[in-house]
Amino acid sequence: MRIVSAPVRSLRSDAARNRESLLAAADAEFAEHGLEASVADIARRAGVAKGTVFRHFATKEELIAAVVATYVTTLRDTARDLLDAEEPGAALLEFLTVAADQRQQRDITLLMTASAGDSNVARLRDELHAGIGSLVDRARDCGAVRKDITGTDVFLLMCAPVHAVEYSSDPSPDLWRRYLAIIFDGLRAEGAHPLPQPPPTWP
Amino acid sequence: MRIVSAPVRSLRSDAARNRESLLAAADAEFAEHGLEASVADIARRAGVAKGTVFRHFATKEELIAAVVATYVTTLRDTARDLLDAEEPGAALLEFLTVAADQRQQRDITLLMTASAGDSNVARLRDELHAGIGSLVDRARDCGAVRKDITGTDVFLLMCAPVHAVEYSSDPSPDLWRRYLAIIFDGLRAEGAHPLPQPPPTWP
Amino acid sequence: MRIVSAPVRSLRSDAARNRESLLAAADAEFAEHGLEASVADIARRAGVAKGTVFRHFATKEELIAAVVATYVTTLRDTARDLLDAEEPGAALLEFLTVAADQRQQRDITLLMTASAGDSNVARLRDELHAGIGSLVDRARDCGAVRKDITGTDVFLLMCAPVHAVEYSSDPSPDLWRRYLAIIFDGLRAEGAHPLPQPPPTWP
Amino acid sequence: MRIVSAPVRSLRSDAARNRESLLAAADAEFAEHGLEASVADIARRAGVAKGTVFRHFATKEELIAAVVATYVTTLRDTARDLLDAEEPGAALLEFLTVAADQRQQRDITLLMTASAGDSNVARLRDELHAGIGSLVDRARDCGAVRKDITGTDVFLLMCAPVHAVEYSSDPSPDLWRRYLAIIFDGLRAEGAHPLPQPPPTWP
DNA sequence: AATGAATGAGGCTTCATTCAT
DNA sequence: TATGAATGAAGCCTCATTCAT
Repeated sequence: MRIVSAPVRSLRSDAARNRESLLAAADAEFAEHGLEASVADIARRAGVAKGTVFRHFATKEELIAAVVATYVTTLRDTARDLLDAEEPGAALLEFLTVAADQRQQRDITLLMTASAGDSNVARLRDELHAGIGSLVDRARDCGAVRKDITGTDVFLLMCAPVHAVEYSSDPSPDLWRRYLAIIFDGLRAEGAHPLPQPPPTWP
Repeated sequence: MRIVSAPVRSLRSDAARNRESLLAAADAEFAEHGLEASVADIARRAGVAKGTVFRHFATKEELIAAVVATYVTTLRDTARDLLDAEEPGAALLEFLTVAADQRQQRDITLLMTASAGDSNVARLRDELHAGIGSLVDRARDCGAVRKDITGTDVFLLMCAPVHAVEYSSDPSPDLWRRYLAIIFDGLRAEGAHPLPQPPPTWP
Repeated sequence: MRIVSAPVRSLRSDAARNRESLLAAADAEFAEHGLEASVADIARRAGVAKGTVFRHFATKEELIAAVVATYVTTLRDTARDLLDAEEPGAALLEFLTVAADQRQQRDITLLMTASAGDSNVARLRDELHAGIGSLVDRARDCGAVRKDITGTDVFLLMCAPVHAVEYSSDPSPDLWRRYLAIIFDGLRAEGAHPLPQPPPTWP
Repeated sequence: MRIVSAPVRSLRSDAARNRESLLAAADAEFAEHGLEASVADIARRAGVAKGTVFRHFATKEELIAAVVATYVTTLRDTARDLLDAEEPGAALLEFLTVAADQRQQRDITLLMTASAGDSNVARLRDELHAGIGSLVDRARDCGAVRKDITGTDVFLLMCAPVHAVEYSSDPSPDLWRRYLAIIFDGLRAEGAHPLPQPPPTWP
């Protein structure tokens, strides 16, 4: 067994480092300027030439999808990990907290909408949806949330706390926790009023 | 009164009609394509030349702000009207229903963010905020909503039901009512848990 | 009848002048650099901004097709005019002379290939083909060209004299006449040998 | 003879094989996409990395010239071989047939124009020109072609049959033989009309 | 006051070429 | 020597805005 493998890896690690830089830069630029962030600015921020962006991501769309994929992957993994938690209600709240915290730093709604057509993102989103569904099922079974709530409901409400805060011009960094608490109170069994519409179906 | 005034008036009414056409066209185009809707398309839809857009609105930003202003004005008036309602709790729910219904048809979050710097929009928003504050005060006073909720909270949560629905790929037209009901349940006094963060201050 | 029509026309004449400048500039640039001539260079040569090119021609392809159309139109008209000539053989030779002379100044083979998909160019080409067909029919009927020649043959050979000259590095300006004469000798009835392949059909 | 030579040799033969692969790939790509064929596609088709292309050919121009050289070399050799043929007229026709057949498969006009400045191609072209000159001299001496024709004339007309066919949208594979026959009839002594221009001089 | 032609900056993407490994 | 990642110039096209008519 020789150390020859080291240089081979280093070649790739250069490219991998650039890829990471690009994802980070894209993440930051999209956070600051939305989808209109230019590829040129992303490249500059990543410290690479414009052409390098397209070596890693064939189109801007693909770059957006790659950024989104990192977020959705993290969320999916979080949901899966929490399936082993002892208290289903606390697990669901924890998931929503992590989800909002992540999104607090970056509003990925736009990005997610833009990459709806990406098959990888679609798969990850389905997996995330499934994970949330399981969390909700467990929480519902033990009475931690109201009976008439589905995983899809929670999936759709996941980002609400952050969106609420976005309307504020200069919010305190943890303000979203306030709105998560309010919305979670709305999900609880106690004091629940009948809902006027049936839950949506997952496509 | 001279005859000259006749053509002047007709010109003015022409201009006024153009302005209305432009606002309607801009509203529709922004609804379909978001902020990227082009001035050229808006002009075409309004049936006027591109140059005419800029005679009425010096920049695209100003046009966006004008569209936003129509929405915020309507909401402000709705809030004010509901101050005379007999049941404060029902009045607040009605306001949130109207707000969500209006936004259901047009996602103006983007527009609103884009026109945050417009002084007219800022004024209208402040007035809307004040109206919501009064609605909430009345509802809180009679126990229809929890004690620890402020008008600013409701202002920020106002759009949450619509945003939740936006994540859905093919929502039923009234799905937002489901999420408004859930969130409103979270605002009720009944079954409220303590909130982890203090309410935000209005700038 | 008022002179009001004058200013209206002048508006258009400004645009029309730009359109003509653009066609001339494009013609020249394509002649010098082939299809790789850049839109920016064409705009510069025409003395207009880049954006103006796209106001007149939505895509570069459309511009190419417009240039080609001017040539094909001229040729079609030439063919039609010569249908009234007294001597069919001389008329056909005259047509080929005009065709080669026009192409001597600009090699439009590439352009024509590039704009094969343009419907206007296709129509003009069909009309040109029909005109050449009539010229050839008349010439054949009076024995000026060999019996086994069709209009499509002449259409395809039309550019051969110019192409031959293009291989020469520094040809005299009228050298193409030499090759037209040789090829036309090949089209004559006198001394014709049987042809190994049937004539092509027009699509 | 040392063992070291083995890897060295194998490296060389590898390089030679790569060179051949590249020429074949370039030939095919240029045939399919013209001069715009990308170096990346050529490398991929040859099964080597992009960098390897530039190890063998310093620039894309050089690669084009190398492809052209293979064609011109073949033609030159064909011309030289046919100098020993018994029937000068048939030999000239055979040469033109081979030339057109070769070009039928690949349109190298563009390539040839692009590599006009390459000294190797220039030398080969001169040798080809000389060979054609000898073929024409012999044919002229025995009356197989008209008196006023030179080798340069035939050199320039060599590609005409193929070019004629290129205008056709869907030609039969042997259509060029028809136009070669017509043009060759124009080169014959019988029925020749005086030519309006003197023959070109070879640079 | 309206028109629509012109402007030109800026966006995404391609590609020949260079260079570190 | 081969690789393929990186470069950056250049290309086509869009669009908010200006201006002559």
